[in-house]
Amino acid sequence: MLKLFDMKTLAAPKCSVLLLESLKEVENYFLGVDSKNPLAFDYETTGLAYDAIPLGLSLCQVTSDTSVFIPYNYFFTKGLESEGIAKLCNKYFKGKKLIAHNAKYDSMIGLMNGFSDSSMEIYADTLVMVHLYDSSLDKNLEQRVFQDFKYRKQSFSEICGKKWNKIDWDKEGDSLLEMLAGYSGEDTFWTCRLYQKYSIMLDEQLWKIHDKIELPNIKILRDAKIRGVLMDIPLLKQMGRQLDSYLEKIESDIYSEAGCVFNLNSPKQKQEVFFQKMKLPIVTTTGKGSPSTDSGTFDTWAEQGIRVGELLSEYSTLNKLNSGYVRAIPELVDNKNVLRGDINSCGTDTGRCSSSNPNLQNQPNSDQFPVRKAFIPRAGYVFINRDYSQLELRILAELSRDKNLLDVFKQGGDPHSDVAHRLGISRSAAKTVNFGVIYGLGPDNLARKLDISSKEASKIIDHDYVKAYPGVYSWKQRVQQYAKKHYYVRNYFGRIRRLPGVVSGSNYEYFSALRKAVNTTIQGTGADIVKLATVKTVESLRKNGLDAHFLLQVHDELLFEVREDQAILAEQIIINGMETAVKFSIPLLTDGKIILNWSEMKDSDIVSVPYRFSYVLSGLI
DNA sequence: GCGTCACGCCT
DNA sequence: CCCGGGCGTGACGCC
Repeated sequence: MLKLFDMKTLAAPKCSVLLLESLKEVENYFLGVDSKNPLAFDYETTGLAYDAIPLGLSLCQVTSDTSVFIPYNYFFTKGLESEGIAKLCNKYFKGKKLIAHNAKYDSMIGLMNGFSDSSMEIYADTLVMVHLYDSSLDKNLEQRVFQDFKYRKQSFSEICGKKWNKIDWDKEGDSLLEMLAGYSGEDTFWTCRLYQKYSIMLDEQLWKIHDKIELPNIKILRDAKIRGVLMDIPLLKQMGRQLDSYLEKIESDIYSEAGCVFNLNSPKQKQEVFFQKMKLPIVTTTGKGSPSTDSGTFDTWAEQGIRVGELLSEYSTLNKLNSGYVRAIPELVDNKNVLRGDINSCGTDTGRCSSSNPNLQNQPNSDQFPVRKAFIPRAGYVFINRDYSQLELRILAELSRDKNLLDVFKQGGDPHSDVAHRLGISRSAAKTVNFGVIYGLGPDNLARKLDISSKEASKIIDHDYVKAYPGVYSWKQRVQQYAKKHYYVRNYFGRIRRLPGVVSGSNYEYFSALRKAVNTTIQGTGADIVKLATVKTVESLRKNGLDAHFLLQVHDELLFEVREDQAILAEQIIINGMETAVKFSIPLLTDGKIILNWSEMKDSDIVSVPYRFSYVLSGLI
C-alpha cells in the first residue's frame, strides 16, 4: 500500500525553475516525465474563487530538483494560450501520478480552464496527507516547509503584494513573471518534498483513508463548489427589510427602558448599563469572570418580570439572524444568485468537514427564521435531503458491542426512550444523558443541564447508566486506556487523532483529552461514514446517468439537487448509498424527503412567519 | 491590519 | 473557566 519512490534518485532540497515559453517546450517537458514517479502540479491564480484567473501552472517531478512554470497569457506577454495548455495537459497528465498540495483547489482551477476530470486523476494530496498524519499541524505550504525543512519560502504576498488590477502589466509584467515562476516552482518542488516525507509517515490504514475516502470525496466537494446552490435573494432581502424595522423599534424601546443610548452590540457597554447603572442581577459570568450579557441572562431577567430582558432577548436573536445570515448571504452570491460556499475536508481534528464563506453547516433551521427557505433548486430540479437517524448512538452501539444498546437498534427501538425506561427518567432527560455519553459530560455539567443536584447526576453517570449499559462503560474505559498508551485514538476506519493531553500535567487538559478520545472515536467514525456514503452515492447516481448533483453536507445530512422527473429513482439510490455505506451488525437508517427548499417548514412564507416574540405580535410595531 | 473575546448559529 | 466539533460577527485593543 505504501507509495514508494526511488530513494537513489531523491532530489536535494534545492530548487531551480525553468520558464517554458512555448507549447512545444511544454510538450518536450512532458515527454521527459517518468510516469512511474509522482508529478506535482500547482496553479497560481488571481484569487481563491472558483473562477479565479490562472496566471501560470508549475510542474515538478519528485525525482527532480528542477520545476517548470507555464505562464498563462491573460496578463503575461510571454504567456501561452489556455486552450493549448489544456490540450497538452489532457494528453500528458493521463497515466501520470499527479500530486498537489490542496488538490481540491488546483483541480478546480484546472477544470474551469479546460482540463478534463479524467485526465486529472489525483494520486496524492500532501495537504490531506499532513492532515491524516497529525491534524494539529499547520497545513499551509509555507508553514509546513519551514517547520519540516527549516526553509523560509517566499510568501505569495511578498511576490504579488498588490491588487492585480493596479499592476501596470506592460511595465512590470516581465519581472513579475520571473518572480511568479520562481515562487510557483518552489511550491511544486516543496510539494514533492512533503510527499516524500509524509508518504513514509502514513501507515496502511491512513493511506487507505486518503485513497478511498478523502480523494474521491474531495472531487465531489470540488464539483459541488463549481455548481453552487441557487439562492432566493428576493426572499432574503424581504426578510432583511422586516428584520430592520423590527430591530429599529426594539432598539429604541430598549433605550427608553434603560434611560440611555448605547451600543447594543458591545458587551462592554451593555455591562456598564445593565450592572452598574441599572443594577440588574448577574446571572452567569463569562470565561474571564465578568458578568455575562448573553441571551440566557436576558431570558432569566424576562422571567423575573424585567421588561428589558424580553426586549434584549428579541434584539439579540433577530440581530444575529440579520447580520450573520440574511444580510451576509446576498453579498456572497454571483450575478445569477448562485452561492458557492467552501466545504473543507481537512477542517477538523475529528475527521468531520468544516465549511466557510459562508458556513453552510450552521444555516438557521428554526421554524421562526427560515433562512434555509432561501436555498432553492434550479428550475426543473428538486432537492433531495437525507440525514442519518441517530448515527452516533448507532456507532456507539456497534463499537462498544453493548448488548442492550445493540438490541434497541436491532428491534427498531428508540434509544432515548430506552435510556429513560432503564434509568427511570424522562425521555428529554435521557436525551441529555445520551449526548453526555457521547461528549463525555461530567456530573456537574449534567446536573446543570438537568437542573438536579451533582450527587444525583453522579449517580446517573457512575451507577445507573453503567448498570444499564455495561458494555458502553467498558468500551469507554478501553478507548481511554488505548489513548493513554498510544497518545492517540483511532476510529473505526483507522483515522488517527493525536491526544498529547493524556500526559499533560494539567488536570483539565488530561480529562479533556480523555473526553476527546471517546468523542473523536464516535464522531470521527460518523464523519468517515458520511464521506464514504457521499462517494458511494454520487458514484451510483453517475453510473445511472442521472442529472443529480451533490450540493452540501452537514455532518450527518446530505443535500442533492436532482432533475424533477428523476427524483424518485435518485432518492432510492441515495437511500441505498447512505444506508449501505458501511456494514454494521445493526441497520443504518436515514430520514428525508424531496423538497422545493431547504427549510423544514411546510407552509407559510416570510410575510406570515410565526415569530415567537410576544413583543412583535402584540401589535407594538 | 490583525488577534482575541463574547456571543450564537449548526450538529 | 471549560461536555465534543466547527465558523462569522462586532467590538476592542494592539501594532
